[in-house]
Amino acid sequence: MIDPHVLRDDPDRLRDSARRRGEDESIVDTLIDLDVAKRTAQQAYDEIRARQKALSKKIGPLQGQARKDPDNLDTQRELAELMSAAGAMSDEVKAADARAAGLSAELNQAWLSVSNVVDPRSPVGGEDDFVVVSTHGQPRDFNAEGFIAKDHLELGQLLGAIDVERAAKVSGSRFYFLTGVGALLELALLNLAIAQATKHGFIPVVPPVIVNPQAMEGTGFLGQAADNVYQISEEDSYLVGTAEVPLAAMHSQEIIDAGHLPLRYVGWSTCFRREAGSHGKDTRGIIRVHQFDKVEMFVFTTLEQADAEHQRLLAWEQEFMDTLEIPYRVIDVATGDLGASAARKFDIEAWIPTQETYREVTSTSNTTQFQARRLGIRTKIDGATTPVATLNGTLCAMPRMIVALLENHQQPDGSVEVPKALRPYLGLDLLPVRP
RNA sequence: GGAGGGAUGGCCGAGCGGCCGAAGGCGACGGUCUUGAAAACCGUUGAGGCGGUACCCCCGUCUCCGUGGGUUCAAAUCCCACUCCCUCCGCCA
Repeated sequence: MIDPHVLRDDPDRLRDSARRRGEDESIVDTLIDLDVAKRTAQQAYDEIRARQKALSKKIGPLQGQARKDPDNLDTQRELAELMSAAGAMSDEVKAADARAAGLSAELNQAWLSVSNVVDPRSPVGGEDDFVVVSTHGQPRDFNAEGFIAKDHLELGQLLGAIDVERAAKVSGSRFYFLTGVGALLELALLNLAIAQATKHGFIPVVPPVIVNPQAMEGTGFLGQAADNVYQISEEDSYLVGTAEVPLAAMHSQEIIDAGHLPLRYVGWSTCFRREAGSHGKDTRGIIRVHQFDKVEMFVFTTLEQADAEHQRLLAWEQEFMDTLEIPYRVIDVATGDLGASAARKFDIEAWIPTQETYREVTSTSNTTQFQARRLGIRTKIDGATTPVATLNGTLCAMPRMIVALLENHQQPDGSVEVPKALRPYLGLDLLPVRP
């Protein structure tokens, strides 16, 4: 949700944002019409309701009088007149109320379909129009080392770490078993990530992964992204695609003490994604799966601080990549690829040797006040209550991080060297090939 | 799954159908006192919409007492449904 005042004061900002996103800007005119109609109806209701209340207020005392002096016909008549006038007004009030409520619901519905106003710095365009911000680390030259890199699935099988065939038997395509060192690797990554986050003051959280429609709607995942959401129809609830959802909704309808901001959480949760519309993409291995675990940072802060916090989240993501000694680049995601709630988004893409390209492993978004408005999360600044800003950033999405780790640190025989920082958490310097 | 109890402002907690956006307390904020602080005393203190020509202030008005319906001239208060929480019993990670 966007500040409704923008609609009245500067509707061109909304049109401009929609255009940059490649979305239909005619929604702005619909909103303006609905906004005017709703306010008019609301004023009509307020006015008639005020008259009704004034009238009703007179009835009580008059009834008292009538009881004390039952023979006074003037009082009786006056009372009867008031009652019938108020009775007639009652229907009018109900009608006016229904009109205003209907328009208000319609307006809200329209607002929900509007994506966040993009940051003017976000590059305009589609998925491929990102801007490379920086590149870090040096991809290995496997030719120079004298061997051909194996892909993560082959490595995973050699190590006894990844089993997709049996997962297909049990669950279908895009599922996997992590076994042996694969399972240990996930746990080690989890602990390393949580250790880094808590070191920086994040509060660790294990959130629920089944949420109600308000949480899903509030975080902006029931719009264009709805296709990718698993719905539990019997329960009218959803499986989350990221811990961002429960972490954001955790403080919905609350006023957070300004002294507690920035409020930083690091959540660990399973994530569920239908991956509808991605048939044929990344079908090999565990790059694109229906279920995975992820360590996610989530921050509540002020709008003024949001941009600086976004940079910090990116820096923490980079710190994690650096720790794991994986080459990567940072991209500024283009407007058409932001999703409904983000104003600006940076992705970290890890170098994947066998694909000879960079692939997304983490992502951080500044959703400004978009989610906070929908979820009713506010704070008090100088006596005024105002929506907070929310931001999120991936610290470690397990399957993709494991892919990057295996491929980048592999040895000629298929064993994998463990980055130093991970060794204490794993208890191994090398993932050995299974005999 | 069965039985009972509850949901009110930042928190606790009262509330007869009209005088209730709501007593009282706590907390917070401002002030008096004090070298400073504490204590004591005085005062202020919910959110949101719309309008009064503009952000804040101020004024008016409407909405909000778990959610949604209903009864009534009038609902925090009466009725119905739902959700959540608590206690007890049963079942079970």
